[in-house]
Amino acid sequence: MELTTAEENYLKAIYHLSEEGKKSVSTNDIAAAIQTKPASVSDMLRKLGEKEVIQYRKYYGLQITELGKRLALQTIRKHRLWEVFLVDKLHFSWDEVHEVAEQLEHIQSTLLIERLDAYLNYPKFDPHGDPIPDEYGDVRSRPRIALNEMNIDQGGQIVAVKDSSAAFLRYLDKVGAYIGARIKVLDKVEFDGSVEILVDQKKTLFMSKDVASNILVLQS
Amino acid sequence: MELTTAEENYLKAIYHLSEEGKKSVSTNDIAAAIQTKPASVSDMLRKLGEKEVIQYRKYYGLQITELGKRLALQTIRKHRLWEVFLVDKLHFSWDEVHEVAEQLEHIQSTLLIERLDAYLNYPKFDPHGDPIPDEYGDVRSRPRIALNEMNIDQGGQIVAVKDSSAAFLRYLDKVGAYIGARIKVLDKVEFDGSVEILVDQKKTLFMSKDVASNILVLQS
DNA sequence: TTTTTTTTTTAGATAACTCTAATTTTATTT
DNA sequence: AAATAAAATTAGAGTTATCTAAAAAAAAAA
Repeated sequence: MELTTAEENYLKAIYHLSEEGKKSVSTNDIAAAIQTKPASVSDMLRKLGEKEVIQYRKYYGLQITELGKRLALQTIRKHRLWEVFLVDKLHFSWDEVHEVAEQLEHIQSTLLIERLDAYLNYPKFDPHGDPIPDEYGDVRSRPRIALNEMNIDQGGQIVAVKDSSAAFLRYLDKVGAYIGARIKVLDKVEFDGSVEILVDQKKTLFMSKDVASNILVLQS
Repeated sequence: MELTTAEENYLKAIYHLSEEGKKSVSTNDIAAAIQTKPASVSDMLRKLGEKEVIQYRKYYGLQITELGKRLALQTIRKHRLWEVFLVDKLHFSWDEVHEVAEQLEHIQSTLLIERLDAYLNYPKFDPHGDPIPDEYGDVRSRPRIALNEMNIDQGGQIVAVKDSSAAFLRYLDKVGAYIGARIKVLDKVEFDGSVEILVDQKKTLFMSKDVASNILVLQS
């Protein structure tokens, strides 16, 4: 079964939305995620339904099938492996990789991905801390918590971000909060949900709830 | 100026045909090179003419413009850099790289190509021995001669192949005639144009004119 | 429970690229 | 130079993916 580049992008978006939102994914959500119009989404949903990567009943909703999940995870695997390549080997910064990986993920060649995986030493996480599915689509994700939901005096390690826009990643780089950084919550302001953290046992950092809620921490 | 993937492929084919054939490139030639129908070529020539990458007068012929040459060389540069990557880093054999490089060459990102070039140590030739244009499209190609045109007792080094089909490359690999091999012409048969050569001072090899004419040698 | 609003889908167009079949132009023969 | 063959182009249609505008269905509000 072969998907076009556009179909892959839709399916990937649907997969991501199904994972996070839990409840059913709406046409509007997909349109927003993929920067297109709802009319185009309706069209594509019909096609994806025919290809049986989603179960689709119009006006009612959709559900991603097992086949769909497998294919989506394959694309996600490719995307994340390429991100590792770009950062580890070509010294891209983590806020520059997304756009290019978005193109590279559609290159068709199983041999290429196998070899790339080996070349990168079978990485388990991408530069943003997101897990890389194996070739069968299995993901071992560590349990993570949003920074703003941690309690005072709790510590952990930054392992991922929710918002991976270039602007946000640049901001994090600037203030010194990188993936892998060891942190500890020093204080929380109930009023606005902002937090104060200690980074790498030396630097104190103040963050709005908005920022903190986009940072995922592996508790220790 | 932006070209689509299809336009890039046509332009690349036109560039290659203009280089080798010397005289004007025909619609049929392009169709054959790109595995499509003459009707599709006519359509595309009109478009490429409008974009001023070729000068095109229908029924008369076409000529690639300076702009067209520059863009074609950029694509060729990308293709050959990726081939080096696949062979040097991912251990592809030289007969497996073409199809994948054909896809990778269309990835859009100047930063990516700059970094890739640096990562590969600014290679000057691809795995088939073909020169890699620099970012301005300059090519320093060494003067080369087809193996069947060499004289008896002349020596040299295999630096490229004309026919880079997987079948041909596999054949060469099998008989032990690789890029970089040092060879010497032992004998030539006038009757059918076949040649006998010594490879790496140890192995004797007999080749039809057909094969020999597809092997390019840097004379020494 | 109507009415209104929001969401979703269809209808109809457009753009890029491809094809087959028909036509036109150029080249080759006789 | 006329007839024939070859090459190139246009006409018309199909595919994929997109859009705007209109219609239909579902959800929310009065």
